[in-house]
Amino acid sequence: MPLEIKPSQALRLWRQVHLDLVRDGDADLSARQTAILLTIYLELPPHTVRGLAAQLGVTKPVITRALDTMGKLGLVTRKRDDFDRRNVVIQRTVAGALAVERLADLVVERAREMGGS
Amino acid sequence: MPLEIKPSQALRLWRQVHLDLVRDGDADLSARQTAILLTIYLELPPHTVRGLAAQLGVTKPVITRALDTMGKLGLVTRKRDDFDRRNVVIQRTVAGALAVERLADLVVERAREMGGS
DNA sequence: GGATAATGATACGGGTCCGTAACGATCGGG
DNA sequence: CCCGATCGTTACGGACCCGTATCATTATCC
Repeated sequence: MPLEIKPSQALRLWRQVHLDLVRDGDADLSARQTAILLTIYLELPPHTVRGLAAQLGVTKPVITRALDTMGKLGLVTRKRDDFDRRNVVIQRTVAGALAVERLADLVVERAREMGGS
Repeated sequence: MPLEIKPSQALRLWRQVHLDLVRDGDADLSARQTAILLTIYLELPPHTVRGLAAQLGVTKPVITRALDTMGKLGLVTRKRDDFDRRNVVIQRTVAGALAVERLADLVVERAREMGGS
């Protein structure tokens, strides 16, 4: 069964969650970083710079820079692939998993508060 | 009746919509800009710099800069208040309304594609 | 082994954003 | 009328991000 949601509900949900994210202020990820982070944590490993760049439709430096930033925040880790040492495998972290889980709870909670229309 | 959504659904929806936003590439608004834009288009006017700053929990220059950027994109307009010429009233535009409407449709469409769990 | 290809990282110039602090314009009370 | 309060904007130094181009490292193929 599909998830039914009305346009006005979608907008109010989108606004409220973004308000929460801005007010909590801890992360402040860009749209690209959010897409990268969720791809890493939702899609099956392994993840590489090239693969992520292709999925997002952006250039490789974008991914490298985003991984730098998210690495500083402790949300992901990089590790060279031992089978093909040209590749870098992006790995999940406990902090990253917690952040993703918190985002999910936030969306669920705000959705629950959305009234009828 | 509340809007029921499971954590895994929320995350997949969040990821898919962000992927679409990145791939379309036209806007690429930050979380703050998104919150500002949706507040302007969902909450009752009038909107002022000070009021938006208070709602988002950020400083006034943040709002000024965001309005500069969104003004260049044609998403909002500024106009001095004739009754109190210190105030600036933020107004909606046709392009902004269209962008908001497109975002709503995107969320609705992606939600509809979200499978059971 | 040497040429070729592929991967991720880096340099660069330009743009945006941040928070703090200062500023000009405007209103309002004494 | 003038002084303080309020509004939005701008200046500043620092940080981040973008896309293009280039680089070092590693694998592959003849």
